[in-house]
Amino acid sequence: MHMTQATRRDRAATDRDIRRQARALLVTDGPAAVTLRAIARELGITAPALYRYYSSREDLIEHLRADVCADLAAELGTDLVEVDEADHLGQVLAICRGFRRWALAHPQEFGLVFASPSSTGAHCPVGTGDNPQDSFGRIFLTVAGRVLANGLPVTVPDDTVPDVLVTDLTRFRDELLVTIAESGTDLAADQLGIGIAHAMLQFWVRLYGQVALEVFGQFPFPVSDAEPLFETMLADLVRDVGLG
Amino acid sequence: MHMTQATRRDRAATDRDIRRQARALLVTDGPAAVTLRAIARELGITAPALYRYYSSREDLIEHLRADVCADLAAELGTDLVEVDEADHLGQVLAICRGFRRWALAHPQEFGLVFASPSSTGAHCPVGTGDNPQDSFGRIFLTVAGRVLANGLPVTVPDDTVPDVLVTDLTRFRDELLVTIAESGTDLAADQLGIGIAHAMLQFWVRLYGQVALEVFGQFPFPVSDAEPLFETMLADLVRDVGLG
DNA sequence: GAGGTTCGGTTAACACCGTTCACTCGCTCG
DNA sequence: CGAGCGAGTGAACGGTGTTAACCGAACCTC
Repeated sequence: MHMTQATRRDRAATDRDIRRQARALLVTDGPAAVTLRAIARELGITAPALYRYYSSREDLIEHLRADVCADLAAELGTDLVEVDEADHLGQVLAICRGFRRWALAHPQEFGLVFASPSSTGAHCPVGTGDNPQDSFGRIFLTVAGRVLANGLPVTVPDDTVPDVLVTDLTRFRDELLVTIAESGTDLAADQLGIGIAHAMLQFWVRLYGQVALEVFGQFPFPVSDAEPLFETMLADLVRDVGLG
Repeated sequence: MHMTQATRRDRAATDRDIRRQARALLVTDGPAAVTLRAIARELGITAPALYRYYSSREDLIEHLRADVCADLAAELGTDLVEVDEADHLGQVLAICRGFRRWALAHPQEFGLVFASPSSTGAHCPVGTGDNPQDSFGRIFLTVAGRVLANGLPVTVPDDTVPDVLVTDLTRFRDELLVTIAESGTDLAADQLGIGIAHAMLQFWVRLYGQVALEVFGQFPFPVSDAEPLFETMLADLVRDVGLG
């Protein structure tokens, strides 16, 4: 019985080793280098043994994506605790800057998770727990929930969003409420209007665009130092969304 | 002599065939399927023969990127001629919608050109002609030049952009002027201020972010119809930049 | 304790990949 | 005509994902 637990623990340990090695190969040599044989070689076993843990290379990559998301969420979480609980604007800025810093420090992982056409993020529902990037989305939305909960100075009239978006944005709002409730923060439903959901969407679009452009080097001109560019964008964004 | 021309023409023809087949494999089965052996197989030759045309697979992919950019530029160009010459706002909207339409219709190519960490877009100077994505950037900036040239209603005070950005933005402005001049449009240098360059940058960030998020399915909630989402973003963008 | 089962691991093999090398063979040119 | 050139070939090397058969030790049951 306890021997069974020991072997089970062993299995989980080698599983962790597999993913750790895969991760190391990803960060050092890019996604193309994360190969089953290389992982096995580094672990002192043979490639087919990995099929006892993952049904295919793509399956392993999928789990790797989830690991990457979890790490990003953890890093953002540590960034967050260093900010004063009441400083909502500071929390938002910490998340945005942390996201950029992480993306620049881990461009391969960023490309894998946030710029992969094969990602299933669009199709499967958020919040059910089986979404690879859910752990990231949760912390992102949780912070938003905290900011929203404490009577923030964000005032967005709901009637400025077009009618065609209300159904989707309402669903988004509902998911937000669930996520925020799960994170422990209490938030009255009427404090999170459709307009705020719309603003959060715009926030994500501009943050993602700026970070992805910087990571992929797709700015339309050579940038000597991208950090001021990001900071001014962030300042504009915070102002435009009404967090000034 | 004329026989030499004939063989030269032959070589160019098979070169086109190679890239056409590579392109076909890319659009149907993704970037991983564009393999030298598959291309050769489809062309009825053997893989090593391709080395008479490209020094490596990566070299071929690079040229493929350029082809994709040229195609995108051509498609945007045809979109553009259908818009009234004097309708500057309509031209801008046509480019943005055309970019989105192309990205959604060619997600693999989009990922290859605009979301590849190995892209050299950041390091090599724009406008020298050897940049793979220059053909796209040129048409994008040319349209901007046309809009700017005809005394557009865009009014952005230059003193709103932070000091840390002026050197980079000035270089961007100068490149813009060169590109616009090359495209035939005449534009007084003082009509293109730093503030407008900054606005164009923000334009690109938000357009790219929206399109990339849609292509990669990375919106934070399931979207039933992304087109209204894009259109409202575009409307906001045009308004924020002062083109309303 | 003996026997069957489970399961992590191995070896061998298949099909495919990029790439190199030596080699044809037809065309061009002097 | 002969030399040269250059596109294309075939074989080969090392690498890949994946499958199949097998092995051996740990486990459960009797």
